[in-house]
Amino acid sequence: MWPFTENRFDRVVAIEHDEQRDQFVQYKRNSQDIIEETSISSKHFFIVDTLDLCPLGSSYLVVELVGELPLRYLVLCDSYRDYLSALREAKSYGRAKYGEAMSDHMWQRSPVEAFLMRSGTTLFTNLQPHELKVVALDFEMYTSAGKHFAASSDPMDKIILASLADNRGQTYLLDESLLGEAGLIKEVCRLINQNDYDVICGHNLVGFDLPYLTTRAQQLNIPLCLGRNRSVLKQRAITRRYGLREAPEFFVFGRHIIDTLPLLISWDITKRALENYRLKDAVIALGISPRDRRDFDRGDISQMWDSKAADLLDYAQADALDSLALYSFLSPALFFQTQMLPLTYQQCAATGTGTKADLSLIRAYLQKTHSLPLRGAHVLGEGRGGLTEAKSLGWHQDIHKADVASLYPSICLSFNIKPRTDVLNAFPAVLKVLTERRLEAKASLKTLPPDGYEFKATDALQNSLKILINSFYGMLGTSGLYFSDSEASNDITTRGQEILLKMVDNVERAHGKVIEIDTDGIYFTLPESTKTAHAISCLVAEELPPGIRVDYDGHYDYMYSYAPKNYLLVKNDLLIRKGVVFRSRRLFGLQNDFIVVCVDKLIRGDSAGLAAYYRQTARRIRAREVEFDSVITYLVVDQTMAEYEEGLMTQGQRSRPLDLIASRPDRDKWTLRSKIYYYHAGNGEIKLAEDFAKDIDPSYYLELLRKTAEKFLYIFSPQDWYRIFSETPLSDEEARLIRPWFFVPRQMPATLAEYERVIKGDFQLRLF
DNA sequence: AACTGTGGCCGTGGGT
DNA sequence: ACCCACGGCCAC
Repeated sequence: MWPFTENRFDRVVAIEHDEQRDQFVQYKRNSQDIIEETSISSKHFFIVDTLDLCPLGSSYLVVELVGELPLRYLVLCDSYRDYLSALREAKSYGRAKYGEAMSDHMWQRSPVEAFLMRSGTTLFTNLQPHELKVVALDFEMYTSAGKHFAASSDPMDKIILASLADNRGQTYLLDESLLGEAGLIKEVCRLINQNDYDVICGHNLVGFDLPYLTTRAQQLNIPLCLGRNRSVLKQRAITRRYGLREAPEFFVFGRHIIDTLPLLISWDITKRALENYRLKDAVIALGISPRDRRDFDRGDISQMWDSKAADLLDYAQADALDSLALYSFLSPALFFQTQMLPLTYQQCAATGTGTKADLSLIRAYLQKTHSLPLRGAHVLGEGRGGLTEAKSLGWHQDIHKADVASLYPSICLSFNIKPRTDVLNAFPAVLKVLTERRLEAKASLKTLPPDGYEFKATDALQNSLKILINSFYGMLGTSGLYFSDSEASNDITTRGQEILLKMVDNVERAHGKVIEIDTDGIYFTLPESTKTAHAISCLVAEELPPGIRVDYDGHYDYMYSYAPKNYLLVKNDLLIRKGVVFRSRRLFGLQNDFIVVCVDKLIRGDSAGLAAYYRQTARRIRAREVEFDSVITYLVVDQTMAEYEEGLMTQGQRSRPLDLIASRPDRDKWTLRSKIYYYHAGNGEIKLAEDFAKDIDPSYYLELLRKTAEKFLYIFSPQDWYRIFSETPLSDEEARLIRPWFFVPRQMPATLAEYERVIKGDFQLRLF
């Protein structure tokens, strides 16, 4: 089973360390949906690299680990008290000996993680995601008049509603006007304990609801007994980065706290499907909203409360149901990672992927009582990455895409690349098992009905495996992990570059034209379009090293290549945009529209329509006949006003949008990670979007339009480009004669620099 | 305290 | 007018 673990701890939903009794408590959800509790005694340990760091005394046992790696002295402690004092001692010796680098000479995790590591168990074995008992929690606060946000320190800002929804179909709505605020808080605790939930989830739970609840409970002097052993909600003040802000970490004994907001943000980093991360917008965008709901501004809540509007109750209930839906959508990958790793569910959500790969290697070593490498010892200098090149700019037709399946993991396995410290060959062994598991999951996907529950779960499993597998490469180049090795990392990328170049060579030898390459994939055209997908992938894969598999990854009708990592694809009249130039969040509506229209006209060969569109847009800008969305952009607030003003003094770095809000009385409206929407008004001034009065600066937006048109530099000859994208009238007849190069293939004669000179009006060029 | 990586384009704001 | 460093956002 290695590196996975035996199922000794079947259906365990939580393991905690009870500090008072110094015992590990295990909660198991049996097949009757009842929780069984077991206490287990276990010793505590950490590992150091020299006897100098080991404490003296009879309550400690120093075990020398096998093998030649430097972290070799395991300090085993009889009790938690002994462990804490031993650790303190070791750290103080360590600081004296190594200074700042002290922590690189130790290995230490929390008691529960160390316990999972040593016992070789994980949570959630033989459970499915839906078997966990989950409650979504949402509070509505009363905001006193004139304020934008509730402040828990303000006695007027009380909790007025608590809404709970669980995944067994129960909902609860607690009303302050009936229960009183203290009664409401107590009832929340009672319900959580009575129903004995494994997971407490919510949207921005850690950033808002829990801090708020804690403060209100303190003021009302109510203990928040949410733990399975009736212990109170604990808060660790230090803080992990929560989005951009620092938030405390919360713990409930025996339960996991899962906040859907950070999960949603990380999900969207790759998917780019969301406009914002508000709960109701997200569930609608994802198509998982449990039911239709009336929509209104959060600012109205207090007003509705004052007027006792019944809608508010619906609203609050819907929030909890939405949170639960979002949790169900986002959490399965996390669930399956928890099945594989010596981490709790909650820790799994907060831990980076590199650490997870590292931990799985450390577990393999400790299971053989083998010594460990020092932390970050083999990372130096800058790493080398993937190969990227836009080999042929402009329009192309009938494009193929091929890529290597799991390039870096395949290279690791094929060329036996691993960290030099990995004497037990755990890196390839773990990687191999994970890869095989993923292939199994992917294979069984094909046999499952795509709408069913099992399909979703299996898909989540293979996806979480993919993330873990990929992080084995990323781990190597990271300082601060135990099995990192930048030399191995560079070996992998070098091989990757060689493989990509060989693929390019294969296409060119078949008289194909390579358009764009990036890391593990290649876009190209071939002389004949009749080849099958299989034949094409074989062609690309010729003479590649064994173990490297090339997949045919699609056919596109058109492709426009502008720059490395920046291109457009058209398939069945569907436009796919890649790169910051064509799909940045920061694009103005004006630019988005231009890109879409431009491609559409080009595909239809409608040069006259394109010229007309450009002139019309320019005319509207001059006349200030613009839509709000066309001219608005934003800046994400990434520092507090105080930090900004501090920065102004020390570095003098100005930001016009921040200047704009700095002097406003309502400047607290913009919090960290919120956006300042603004537009360009006359004389180089910017103004807030909320003050929009169509008083835009035409020169700014004309320049913007021109710059956007420049992204389509390679569509016409330079002279024609200048005639199409110009405000100078051009008759339809003349425009019709201008054909995109794509329809009239010519030699690509110009360099980017030559184009630019032409566009800037230098007609002295002897290009043609 | 905790942390997966590199490659790339572009706008901004400061400097000369 | 040009250069440059930096941060934001994106591809893989």
